[in-house]
Amino acid sequence: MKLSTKGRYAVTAMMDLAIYGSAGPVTLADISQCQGISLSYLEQLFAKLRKAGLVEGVRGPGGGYRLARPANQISVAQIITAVDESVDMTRCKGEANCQDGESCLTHELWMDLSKRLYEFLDGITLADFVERPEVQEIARRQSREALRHHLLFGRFAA
Amino acid sequence: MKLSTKGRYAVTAMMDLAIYGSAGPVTLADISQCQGISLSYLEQLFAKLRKAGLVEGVRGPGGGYRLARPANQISVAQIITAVDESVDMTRCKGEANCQDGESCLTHELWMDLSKRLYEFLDGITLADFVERPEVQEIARRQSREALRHHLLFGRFAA
DNA sequence: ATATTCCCTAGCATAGCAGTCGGGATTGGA
DNA sequence: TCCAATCCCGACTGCTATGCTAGGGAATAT
Repeated sequence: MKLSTKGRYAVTAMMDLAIYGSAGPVTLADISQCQGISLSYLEQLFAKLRKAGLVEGVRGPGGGYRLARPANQISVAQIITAVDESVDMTRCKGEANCQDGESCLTHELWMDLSKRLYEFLDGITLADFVERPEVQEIARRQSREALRHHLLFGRFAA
Repeated sequence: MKLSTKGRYAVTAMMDLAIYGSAGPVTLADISQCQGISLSYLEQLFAKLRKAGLVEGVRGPGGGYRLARPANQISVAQIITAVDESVDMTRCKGEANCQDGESCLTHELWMDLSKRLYEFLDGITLADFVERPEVQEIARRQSREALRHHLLFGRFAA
């Protein structure tokens, strides 16, 4: 497990999907503009998120991305590992017999720590963020505006 | 906050200090050999750890590094932030007024998440690892060997 | 049809990682 | 007093991953 700015990009983008996704798919162009991330870079990140089964894309006008599962079934740990593929384990793993044939104890301890960290991040889902009152407030405002936008442009006008 | 292999090196090295440090300072050469990390690279890491006040060096023969504080007062978060200095905040921070003048909500949420993560890692101290029975066992064996080593080389022979 | 969106591949500049080298300064022990 | 073991410091280097650009597809609402 690794945690860098790349993971942050993915997590914040997924938060966007979770928050604003109630009114239909969210385009990468929107996220790009809002978060200041390059569009093509976002596309590459979302390719990984899609391969990991976390999002699904909707093509064509009015398309975008939406969560592949309910927000309470997508954890932060899943997002980070999907994007930050890093299984570069310790080098001194079995064969190195430092300390009189005993394999390095600290590696065991590190494995334990990283496991704990993963479990912690796996316990935090996107829903934990979306369900907050202030987020709900903004999301409602956003969807009202989205609806007005649709009406202005005749999206729903039969 | 960031978490990469660099931070892992630092944390595992600090574990070594906490475990084997009871019998005097631990040399970087030992850690280097045990963990398979380059000596000079370790020196650079420990320079940062020392500047952060987490360890103190003892020069001369028989020297090495020891923890600057008791192990239960050194958290994993402190070690990682000491070594992984990364305060590269979000780019769209106040001035970007996406979504109708409202600053990006997801940044707030990310800040909250990283704060939670820090608090989690700050709650885990080196002592949590040292105090385990199996670690205690090995540490005792190690110190017996260290003592024998001292006697063999006449360290304590008046 | 056409514009909009996702999708894919290739390349590219830069920064940071991990390491090397070469030298100090300090200090315990012979 | 000298030597060897340590910590300390700075500069340099190859390599990888990051973040980004460019350029093209394929699907699909209108």
